[in-house]
Amino acid sequence: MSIDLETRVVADDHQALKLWLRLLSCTTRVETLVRNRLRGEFATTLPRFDLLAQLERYPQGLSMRELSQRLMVTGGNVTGITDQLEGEGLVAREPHPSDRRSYTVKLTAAGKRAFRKMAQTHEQWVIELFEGWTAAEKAQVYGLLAKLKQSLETHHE
Amino acid sequence: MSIDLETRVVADDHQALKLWLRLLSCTTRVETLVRNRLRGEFATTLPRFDLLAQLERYPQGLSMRELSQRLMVTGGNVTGITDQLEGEGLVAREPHPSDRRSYTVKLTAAGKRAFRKMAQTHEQWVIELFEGWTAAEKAQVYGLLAKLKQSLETHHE
DNA sequence: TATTGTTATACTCTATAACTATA
DNA sequence: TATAGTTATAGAGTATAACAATA
Repeated sequence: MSIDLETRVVADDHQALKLWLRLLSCTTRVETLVRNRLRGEFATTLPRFDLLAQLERYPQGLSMRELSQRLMVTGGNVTGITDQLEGEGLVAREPHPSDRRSYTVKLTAAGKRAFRKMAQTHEQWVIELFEGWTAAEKAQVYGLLAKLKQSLETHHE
Repeated sequence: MSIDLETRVVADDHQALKLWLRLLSCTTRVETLVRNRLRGEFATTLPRFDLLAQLERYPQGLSMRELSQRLMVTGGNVTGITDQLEGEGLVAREPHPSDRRSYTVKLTAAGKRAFRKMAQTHEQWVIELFEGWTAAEKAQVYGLLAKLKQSLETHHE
């Protein structure tokens, strides 16, 4: 009896590790695929795509600091990516009305066009990868990952 | 009618994208946590941990080429990691009996001890992160990810 | 000629820290 | 003194390509 119980616990524990390893390997491989396709089809990178995505979500624009927080990278990196995108005419730094230290970064018209094209293609890639999943399955995993997210907030360090 | 259908399809499509974004963000955050803890508690890195893990799975040892394939990185990287681990006495290159171009890399006794300690702690981290999940939930997501893995093989490029 | 492993090099992504200009 | 942003630099982590030794 106690042996069965113990065996089950050990099996469950390994189940968590196995799940994590598969999660990591699948996610990494999708990410690599997306990075390669972004480079091959749009001559861009994931951090650049992510920055544009944030700006599309916030049409009123974001400060460098807000971008840094939302992208979860430090300020120096945001400066570099923004410099590139501005050089290509996809985003623009506008002076902040009241705080002369700060900028408001916005998508330009060209940036909106370019991003929408990339975003549609990107979404299509993702849709195809999850083709074999039902809506219920997607919704369920989405929900379960919320629990993992919660764990991450408490186990932070 | 046709509008409802269309609406549902669009909603499902966005569902795939939302799922992927959450998958990516959760996985990245767990990975960062693991990397930081490996560095803080064991003064090591994920690629080094992964190489040791492969060697523990194959006690008879692996060639540099096999390590490269299993870790899915190119040969030069394996040379570098192996050099470090050999310098610390955790792995050893043994001459291949018949092919003098090749080595067999094995864990040393110290390497086995060090890895087992790290692996136990690592597994505990993962178990805690998935604490809120039932065995059935873990098993189900593990299974669903197999489908994603399958998609990745066919959509390779 | 092909393969194993090494070396050299470069690129992406990220962090830290010193700096400037405002607040 | 604190904050917004920039610059400079460093360090993972990875890839490519030229190379030596051996098959």
